[in-house]
Formats: sequence, structure tokens, C-alpha cells
Amino acid sequence: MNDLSDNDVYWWRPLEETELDTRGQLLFAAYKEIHVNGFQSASLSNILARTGVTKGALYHHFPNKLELGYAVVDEVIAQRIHLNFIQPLEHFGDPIDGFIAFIQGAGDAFSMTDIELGCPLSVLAQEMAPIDEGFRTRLAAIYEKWHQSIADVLIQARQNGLIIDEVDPYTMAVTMAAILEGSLSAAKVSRNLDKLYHCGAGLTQFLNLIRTQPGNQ
Amino acid sequence: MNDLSDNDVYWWRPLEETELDTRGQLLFAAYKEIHVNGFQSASLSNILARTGVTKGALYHHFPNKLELGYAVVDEVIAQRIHLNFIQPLEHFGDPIDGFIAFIQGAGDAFSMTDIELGCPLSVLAQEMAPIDEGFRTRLAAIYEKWHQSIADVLIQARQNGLIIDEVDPYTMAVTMAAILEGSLSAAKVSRNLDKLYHCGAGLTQFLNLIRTQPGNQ
DNA sequence: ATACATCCATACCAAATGGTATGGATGAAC
DNA sequence: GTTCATCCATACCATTTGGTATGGATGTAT
Repeated sequence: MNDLSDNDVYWWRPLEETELDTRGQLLFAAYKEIHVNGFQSASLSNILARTGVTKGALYHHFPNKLELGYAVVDEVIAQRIHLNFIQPLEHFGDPIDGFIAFIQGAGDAFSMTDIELGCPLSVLAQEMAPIDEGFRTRLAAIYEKWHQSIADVLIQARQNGLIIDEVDPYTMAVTMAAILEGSLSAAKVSRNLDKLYHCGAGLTQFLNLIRTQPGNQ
Repeated sequence: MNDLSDNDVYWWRPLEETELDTRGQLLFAAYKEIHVNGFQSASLSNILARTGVTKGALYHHFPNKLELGYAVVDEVIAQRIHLNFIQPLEHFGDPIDGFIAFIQGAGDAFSMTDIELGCPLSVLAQEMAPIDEGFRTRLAAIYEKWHQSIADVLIQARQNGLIIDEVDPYTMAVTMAAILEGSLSAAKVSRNLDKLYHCGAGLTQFLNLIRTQPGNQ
């Protein structure tokens, strides 16, 4: 059985773990438990044991397990995706160079724990989308926002004549997101960073092929 | 709670459901239960109720739940992946045209049930890879075989001068697999076939960009 | 000082879980 | 006819699950 120690540092770690109130502790512990075991198999007892919080406190802050799960999505995972996948897009100069640098940077930043656990958004989505509509809509909204943010960058890039006209921004955005997610999935299963690097190289090559002025391949 | 009726037709359905022996019935029912609920939350009681088989029979054929899960991977999922993702590669004429036709065909063949449940290999891998090494190695082997099979087609294509020399076959293979898997994941969460089509269009564009003689874009 | 809401601790519960122990039915071997 | 292995049915079990009921502590408003 895999486990995640309380002091483990990993890419998907939420912010502000220090000085959390009871609700925050529960949210953080639930996030980790869900990331490792999935929602359905996430054990409330484990969460309570790790935090030292009692069951009375848990059910004071959350009406039931499902609402705790929703809160994890809304308040922890959404924040993580925004910070790691959306916010960086805003600081791109040349978008193609920006994407390539982002891929490179992400590949370097991932620890082995990150690889083994995979993207929390993806893991939860795969598990819960067919089972619970509340989870599905929440997770779908996060994905949609991500896709749109990438598309916006590409729209800007096309207006500035940086990528070829044949590229549809939204189509390209969804495809790029699929590559990133697929690469994380492949690396997770193979437990091998090379899969990540291969996908990074593949996406980089794709990006270089759609820019107007040929870049440094 | 999502459910899967016994007579439901979907892309991932295993072969030869008719006239199954007890073991086969259990395997098939377990496969469906796992596909919907994941392995950890797959209920043996559900499997028994649906098949009409008793618990004594189950534990006669399988020593425990884990080995039942392994058997599902080895005997059902591996077969499905081979049939849907690997075997078609052997009949490609021009590989680029073949891939594009495959993407188109797959997009048309998927039912809404297929979309909602996603790829069984991917779902199981995301859930169990960090938790159980037996699952992980089995699933990783299936992925590796798939990647290699795509790479083989691309190697042949490059030898025949059909794709540009800058493309590394294995890198491209892993990237293509990532796109396919990522697109299925996105379609599953959004419950929208458009995500699939976007990724299909993106991959098609990528493929057209790496062929030597410009194709019909 | 009293009333009240917030916050949490303890004890308990019905249901479901995977797993086991045991015995019966059936057919083949000798 | 006896033996033995295969195949399966029934009853039972310990453990864990999410969830609840109740009461106490603490702070705040009046």
C-alpha cells in the first residue's frame, strides 16, 4: 500500500499548510488521502487519524463524505490547477517559447512522488466522472477553464502572426492538454520519467512545426 | 450511481460472452464492475448477484479479490487493447493515412457509454498504479506493447521515406498514445464527443505535418 | 448572570466488506 | 463399488465503512 507522509513535499501540495484551522487540516488531509486512494476508497478514519481531529469535528464542518470531496475539488484541486497550469500562461512572452519552457520546467520540477501519484485532477476525474454528477461537473469546469486559457494564448499568438493560420486555437489547446495529461498518465504507470520526456519532445516538435518563423529544433 | 446493464453494447465489451463457463462469467462481470467502479470499490457481492454465481464458486476459481483483478487485466483488458489498438496497426497501408482513418473510425464507433466510462486500461491504471505493484507492472506492460507497436509502424514509415527524418519513432509513438488517452479522458469528463473530435483533428494535423509529401489537410 | 451559538469529543450503530469453513453433488479412475 | 478430485452452495465471521446521538467546553451577546 502506498502512503504519503505528512511532511512529503510534492508538486501538487496545496498552499499554506502551516497554521491551518481544523477545517483546513481536514481539507488538506482529505486531499492527500483522495489523491492516493481515490475518493471512494478514501477512508475517513485515516483522515481523522492523520490529523488527530475527531469525527465530531469532521461532521461539524462537513455534512457528509461527498460534500467533503466536493470541497476538496473546489478549494484545493482547483487552486492547484490554476497555480500550476493556468497562471504560468499569463507570463509567456513568445507563446511557443513559453510552452516549450513550461514543459521543460515541469519535467524538471516533478519529484518521483509526483510521478507515482499523477495529476490529482485527472485521477479523480477518471474515477468519479461516471459515478457522480456533482464531481463530474466540478471537474469538467476546471478542465474547460484550462482549455480556454491555453486557447486564449494561442488566439493572441495567431493574431500576432506567430503561428500558422491553419491552426485552430481551441483545437490545438485541447490537443496540447491531452498530451500533457496523457504523458503524466504514461509516466505514472511506467514509473519512468522518460515517458514524460518523450511526450515533452513530441509536443515541442509539434509546437515548432506550427510556428511561422522556424525555431531552433 | 452509474450502472451497466448486462446487455449493454459498448466498444470495450469483451468477446464471446455467449456460452461462458462459470469462470468466464465471473471474469466478464468483474471486468464490467471494475470498469465502472474501479477495482477497490468493485463489489464482489454485485458480481455474484449479477451472474447468479455463488461465493463458493468464486473462491473456487480465484483465491482472492486481488487475483480476480489480475485475471481481468491479463485475460480481458489485454485482449481488448490488442484488438482495438494494436491489431488495426498491422493492416495500415500508408501509415499516416492509416492513423488518420483509425482516428476517424474510432470516433465514429464510440457510443455514449464508451465515452462515459473511458478506456478501461487507463481508468484502472490511474487508480491502481500507485497502490499495487502487481497491477502496475501488468498494466505498464500493456502500455509498453502498445507504444512499441506504434513505433514499429513509424519505423517502417521512415524507412520508406513517408515521414520526415526529424521524427523519432518511439518519441512520436508515446506522444500519439498520450493524445489518444488524453482525448478519451477529456471526453469522459466533459461528456462531450467534441473533445474527442478536437483531439482527433489536432493529431491529424500533427501527422500531416510530419509526412514528407504534403497530404490533403 | 443567562441565553445561545459555535466547536468539538465520545460512544454507538446498521450495513457492507472480503474471506472462510463445511458439506454436498457430480463425474472419472480403478 | 469405492475413491478421489472438481465444482459449487450455504452459513458464518471479523473488520471496516460512513453516519448519528449526545453532551460538554468555550466564547459572545444581552
